[in-house]
Amino acid sequence: MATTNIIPVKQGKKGTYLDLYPESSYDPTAFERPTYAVDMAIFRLFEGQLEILLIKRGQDPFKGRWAFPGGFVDIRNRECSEQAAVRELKEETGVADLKGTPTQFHTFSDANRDPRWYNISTVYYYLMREEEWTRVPAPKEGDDAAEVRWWPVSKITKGKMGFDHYTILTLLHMHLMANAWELSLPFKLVPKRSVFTLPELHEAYEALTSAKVDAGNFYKAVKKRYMLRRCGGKKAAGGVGRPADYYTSDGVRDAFA
Amino acid sequence: MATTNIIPVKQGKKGTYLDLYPESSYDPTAFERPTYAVDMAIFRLFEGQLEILLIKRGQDPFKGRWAFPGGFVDIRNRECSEQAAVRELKEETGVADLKGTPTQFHTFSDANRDPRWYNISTVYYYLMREEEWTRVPAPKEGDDAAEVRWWPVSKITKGKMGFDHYTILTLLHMHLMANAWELSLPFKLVPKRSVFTLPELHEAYEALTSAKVDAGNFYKAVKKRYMLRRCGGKKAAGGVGRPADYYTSDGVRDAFA
DNA sequence: GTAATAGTGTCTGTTAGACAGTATAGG
DNA sequence: CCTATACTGTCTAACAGACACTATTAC
Repeated sequence: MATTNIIPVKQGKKGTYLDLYPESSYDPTAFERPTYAVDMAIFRLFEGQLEILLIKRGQDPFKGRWAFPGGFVDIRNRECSEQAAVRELKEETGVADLKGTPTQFHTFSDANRDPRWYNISTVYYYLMREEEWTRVPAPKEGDDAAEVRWWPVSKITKGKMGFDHYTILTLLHMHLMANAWELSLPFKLVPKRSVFTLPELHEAYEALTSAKVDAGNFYKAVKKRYMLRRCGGKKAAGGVGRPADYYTSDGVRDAFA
Repeated sequence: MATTNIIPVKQGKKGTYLDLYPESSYDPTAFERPTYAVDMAIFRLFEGQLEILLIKRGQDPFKGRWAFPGGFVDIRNRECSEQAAVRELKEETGVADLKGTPTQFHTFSDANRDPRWYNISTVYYYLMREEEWTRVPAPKEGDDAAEVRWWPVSKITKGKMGFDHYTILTLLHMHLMANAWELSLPFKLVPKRSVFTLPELHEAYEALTSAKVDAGNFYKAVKKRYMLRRCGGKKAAGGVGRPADYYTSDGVRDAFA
């Protein structure tokens, strides 16, 4: 048996991969292979602020610092990176059954991004709706021992995170700010998928962009752009002031999954 | 010596990576590692058409089909993926000394994208200016034996390309069409970096978006948005009709590198 | 002069933003 | 009534697109 541990695709049929293409002029074992990891950046909207789900590292390197949920892709079982991101999220935070698919942001491959060995990471992000929060531990104020918690993005500093995750978070946050409108991101933060209120969308937009936007103008713009239609009912009272109407978006209902 | 061939970062100092973190609860060698490759999509504007630089595969799999230049990242020498994309481009096509940096598009990690083993690829793209074409063989009509040549993007069909490269090209082409204006892509296709004419930009824009755009309106828009300034001189005569003025963009001169 | 390409002016409908005004809830 | 929040109307300046018009070259 070769010393390689690369898995041949058709192992039972033709033998190891070297047998499959004996005339291949190059041999993948001649190249070192990196470890391949994924990171998952889960965002939510909480009390008007954009928050991110982080885990506290229990061991070196960067013991005690915070990091994205993530881990190695299970190559042996032919897992793709997106599946790995979902699986690692569940294993490390208990969050399962995402309603939509995470979006690939970028792949980081600097040789020194992990102090131990050459590791590359593909970073995914996902904007989580309120009804998906259930499995995530609530943040406890001042409880540093919590291993998993939401952090307001605005409160995270460079020294708080391990590896290059602060840099990644900054790049990702800039991406969200710049593309909130084009990528329809407010819809992905708002509860109940296709039924929502205009103030909810407005709050999500402001949280994503860190900018103040005139509510009335925003309502008009979003109604026109997404062909929103009032769908009956009002947000249950209890708050102060006039309750908001519910809206739906027929045409692009599934585009916000 | 361990059976792993992962390179410890501080080899001479403390030994192998396992010695560095003996209490680590996880061991990267417990995970299979993928081969890690890059693909480079080089575009140019030629006779009003968007073209891409492809190589013809000389061996299986997909012998005789066309593919992006690319290859394995040299992990052993701590090369990052962007460096690898530039190096492989040079090795496979002779194109060297890119004036700007390639842009990362996406990382593909489906287990079956390479029929031989689990391979992931990070795809980069680069829009090439006319003065960088010199090392690239000119296309020969009907010469199927050429190993490296430019192909008009519009003439590429699914069966012509190997691996999943046609899918990748389609996704990438859609990305370029959708973001030509926002990403200032026409500037990256146009000769001489910061000195250009408005018709050149217009032609580049139409080639990128596959759409007809009123030239006059485009001139006005681009001059305003990029604060273009007429910088003297006119395009050398020889063509028919009025020669175009040269423009420059002070404020964002280096943004188009 | 004509032909061809480069660039400007003008008109019109749309949009973005500021901000005033109206609507509907609780108290 | 009041306050607070949810909208809607109105005005204006900017913008986009259609298209007519002028400008500069070759011949």
